[in-house]
Amino acid sequence: MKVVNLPTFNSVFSIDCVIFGFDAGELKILLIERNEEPYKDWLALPGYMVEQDEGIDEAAERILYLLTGLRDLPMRQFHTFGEVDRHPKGRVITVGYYALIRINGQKELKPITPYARKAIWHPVNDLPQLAFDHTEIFKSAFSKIRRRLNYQPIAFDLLPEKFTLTQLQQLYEAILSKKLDKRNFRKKMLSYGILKELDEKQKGVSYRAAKLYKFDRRKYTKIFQSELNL
Amino acid sequence: MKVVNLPTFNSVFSIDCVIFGFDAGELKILLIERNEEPYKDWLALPGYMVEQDEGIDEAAERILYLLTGLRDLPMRQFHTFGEVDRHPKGRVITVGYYALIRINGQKELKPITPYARKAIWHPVNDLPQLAFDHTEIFKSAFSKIRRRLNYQPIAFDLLPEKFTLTQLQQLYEAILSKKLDKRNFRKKMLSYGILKELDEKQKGVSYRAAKLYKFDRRKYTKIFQSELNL
DNA sequence: AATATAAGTGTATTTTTTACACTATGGAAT
DNA sequence: ATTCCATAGTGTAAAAAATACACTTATATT
Repeated sequence: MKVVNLPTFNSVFSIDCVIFGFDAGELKILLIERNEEPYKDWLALPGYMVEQDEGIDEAAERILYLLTGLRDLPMRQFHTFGEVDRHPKGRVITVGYYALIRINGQKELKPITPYARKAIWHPVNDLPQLAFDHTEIFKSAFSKIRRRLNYQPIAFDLLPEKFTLTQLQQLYEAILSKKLDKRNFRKKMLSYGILKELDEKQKGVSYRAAKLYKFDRRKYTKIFQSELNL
Repeated sequence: MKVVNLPTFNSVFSIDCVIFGFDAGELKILLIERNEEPYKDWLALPGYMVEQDEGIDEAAERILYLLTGLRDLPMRQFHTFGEVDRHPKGRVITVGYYALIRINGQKELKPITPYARKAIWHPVNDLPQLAFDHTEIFKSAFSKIRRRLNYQPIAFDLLPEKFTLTQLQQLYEAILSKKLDKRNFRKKMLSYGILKELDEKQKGVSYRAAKLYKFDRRKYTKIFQSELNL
C-alpha cells in the first residue's frame, strides 16, 4: 500500500501482551528476558513493533509467537498506552492485549527471535520491576480480567481440560484475591450449566478424590455471546 | 525528544471521538462535516492525528476542541482500531474515545480548524453512512456505554443540571433501547443515594409538574470509584 | 483400624429484582 | 368553577439471587 498525503512521523505502534496462566494454585504471567537495549536483561511483557502492513490483532499474534513460541491464543485488546515519554528512545504508542491460557497444555516456551533471551512464567504476586511502563500495563490488564470475571466465567481457559471444582475455586480466589464460600461457589458455577460432569475422578491424591469436570464451550458461547454484543 | 534507534514508519496515530448527547428525548452524537479529502463532504466522527509530542489523552482533548469548539470534556478511551486498510491513504491506527455530555449546557459548536466545515448533533438512531470505518467505531462506543450503564449510573452527564426522574428514565431507555418500569426504576435510582431532591419543580408543562433532582457527584465518586479501581 | 485430608452436601435468611395499577396534581379547555 | 387531560408519584407481594453457615463422606496413608 502506498502512503500518500499523510505526514510521516517518527512514530511507532507496538503491541504488549499480558498472558495469564495458572499453575500450582498461583496466577502467573508470561515475561521475557530482554536481550536488547533499552532495558537489556530486564524482564518485560512480550511486546514488539507492529509492521506496516499488518493489522494490530494479527500483529499481536505474530509478536507473541516470536517472543515466546506460543501461537493461536485468543487475545483481546484492553487498553492503549500513549504517554509521550513511555519509551526512552522515541514515541511509541502501544496497544495492550491479554489472554488467559493453560500453562501445561502449551508447548515449551521458546523465543523465536534473539530479541528475547527466554520466556518464563512468573507469579503475579511477586513481580519484579518491569521494563518500560510494563508494570502499569500489567496492572491494567489484571484489573480488566478481575472486573470481567465478576460477570462472566472466563477462567476456564486457565485450567487443564479436566479439572475439579476446587481447582476452579482456587483460580477464582487467585484472580479476585479473596476467599470464596465453597458451597455457594459450587452452587453458582453449576447453575450456569456450562460444566460437564465426567465419570472420572482425580488421581494421585492422598485423600478423597474429587470429581472431574469439563468446560462446555458450546453452551458457554450460547449463553454469554448475547451479553457480549449487547 | 530525539528519536534514536527506532525504525521510522509512514505511520500515523489518530484519535476519533464519539461524543454522546441527549436532547428532546433522543440520544445523539457529535459529527463533523469534513472539508478535506478523503471523504470530503462526508459526515465523520471528530478525529485527527496525534502530534509527535503529545500524549493520546491530551491529543483527544485538543482534537475535539479544534473540530468542534468543545473543551474539557471527560473523555475515556474505549478501543483502538488498527486494520491495515481502514484509511484509504495510508496506515492510520486510531484510538477511540467517548464522552457523555450535556448538549444544552455547551457553548455553540464551532470548528476551530477549516478541516471541519461544521459540527452537528445527529440522532444515533438515524445515522447516515460515515467516513472511514467510523460507523464501526461508533457502534463499538455505543455498545461500551450500554454495557457500562448496566452496572454504573453514568448517564447524569447527559442531562441538564436539574432534571426529573422521568427524564432520567427516558435517557436510560434511549441508551438501552428498552422500556423500563417506572416504579422499579425510581426505587433503584433513589436507592443509590446519589440524587439530591430539590425544593423545586418543573416549569412550563401543562400537567402536573415533576420534582427536580440534582446529581450528587461527590457521593457518586465515593461509591463508585472503588469499583473502578478494583 | 485409626488417621489425615479434602470432597461433597442443604437449609434458612437476607437482599435484590420483578411484576403490576391506581391516585394525585396542575394547567388547559369549557 | 368544573371538567378534562397528561403525566407525576406511590406500595406490595412474589420470585430470584446472594449469603451465611457445619457436618458427613471418601480415599490414601500409617
